[in-house]
Amino acid sequence: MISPAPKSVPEPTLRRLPLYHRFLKDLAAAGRETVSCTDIGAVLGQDPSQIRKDLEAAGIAGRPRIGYILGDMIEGLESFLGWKNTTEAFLVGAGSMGSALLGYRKFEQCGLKIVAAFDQDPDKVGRKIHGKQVLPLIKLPGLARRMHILIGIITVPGEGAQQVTDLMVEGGIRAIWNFAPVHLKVPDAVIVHNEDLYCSLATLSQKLAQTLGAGGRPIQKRATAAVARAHVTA
Amino acid sequence: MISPAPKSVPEPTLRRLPLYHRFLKDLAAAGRETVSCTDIGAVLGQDPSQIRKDLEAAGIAGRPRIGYILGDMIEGLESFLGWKNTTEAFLVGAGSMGSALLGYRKFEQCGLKIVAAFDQDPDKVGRKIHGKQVLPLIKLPGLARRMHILIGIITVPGEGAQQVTDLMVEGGIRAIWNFAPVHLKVPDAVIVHNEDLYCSLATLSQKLAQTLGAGGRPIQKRATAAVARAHVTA
DNA sequence: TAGATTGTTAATCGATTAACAATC
DNA sequence: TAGATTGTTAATCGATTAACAATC
Repeated sequence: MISPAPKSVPEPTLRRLPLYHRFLKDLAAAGRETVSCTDIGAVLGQDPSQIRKDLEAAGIAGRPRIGYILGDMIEGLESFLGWKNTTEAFLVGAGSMGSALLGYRKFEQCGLKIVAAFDQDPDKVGRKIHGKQVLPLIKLPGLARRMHILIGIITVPGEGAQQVTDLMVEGGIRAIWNFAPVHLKVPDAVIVHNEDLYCSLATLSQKLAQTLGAGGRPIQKRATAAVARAHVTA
Repeated sequence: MISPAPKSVPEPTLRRLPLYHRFLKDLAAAGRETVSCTDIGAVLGQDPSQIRKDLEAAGIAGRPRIGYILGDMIEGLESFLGWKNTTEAFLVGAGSMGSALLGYRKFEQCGLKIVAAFDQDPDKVGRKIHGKQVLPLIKLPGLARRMHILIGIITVPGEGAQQVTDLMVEGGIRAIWNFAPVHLKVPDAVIVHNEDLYCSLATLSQKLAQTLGAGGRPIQKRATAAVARAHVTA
């Protein structure tokens, strides 16, 4: 063996750590000082063993019989998740989804600062959304390079996504958070993280279909008229 | 053995099926009539074996030497994913994320029809967003029951999410698509599908940190001034 | 026929769960 | 001390990947 193995943290673990963090903040706010994995698991509905494994992966240690010290744990999670230092990001697509993300102030507490938005539409360029400038798309590669931007967020409709991707890659962006329902082609050095709501929806409806099973009510009465009525009496 | 095993489809498979569907539609539009798993895998960057397994799980059969017939495959996917019949849904939280989702017309092609929005804010109630009425939150349980609504979408800030959940459960909703960054407490019979962007972001930043590794540029120059300049010359 | 591709079974890999000794 | 909880190893489970016979 040459190197001591990079010890990459499993993705499921990574997705759970912020969940723990959130719960711990609540506990801390309520004045608690220690927690056990059993406590966390009971509330979050997860196996205590798994939580111990996750925390170990994040380099957080507890004390037998005591549990974990809340303060240390929160600290540990934040520094492991990289929430202590900020990475700047560009967002492309100042539509409704883009605007929503620009308004998520808590991203900054998670180390992500969206510093500018871009759009092709001249009507949108020049405006400010949640305090962030909307710039012409064509300026992205140059600015990204100059500012050493590493993260790009894509919230354009599917059709434009590949073109935006190419501009991001040209600008030296290394990680793309893709909200467009398209498979993006990128060089190996660039990471794509897809947030594909249609794929997500597929799992939701199938889970629903499964729990409804044979006992369910397969055909749904269309009662759209009821909505109109409800509005009148609102 | 009593029953022939429910044969539940693995979630990763479920998430991939819409990806295949999308690619196949493109191919069909381009006039192709058959595909092999190798073709799909090459474009989507996935193992052909896995694709074969996924299609088998969806009950889609091909022909040795020929591959799969595009038309059959698209048909098969759509009916397996339940995209042929529509399920009506309520959305709560007419903020920016809620508005974005209300504007996603393609949800309807995936069997999801958002028939009404709800909000607690009197300023929002009574308005229409993307053609959908915004109703007072308090009306949700009654209407949901009357209309036999099975799916609820939560796009309120974290603080209000549990209260909204309780109303949905009261209204007989069986599946919740939760965009609020909170762990929701629900009875066993209700499914929660979390779309937690903060958890998702955690995996993105960690993947980035890993690829940058030691060779990366850890400290990012703050060049916010450059954005302002770019705007001036826009 | 020969060759490509499916269908299907086996091997591998990784994550979750269980078990239990160490320990404060 | 006794008991609760971690740390850590082992067992289980499930998904991915590989292999190969069946087949058009």
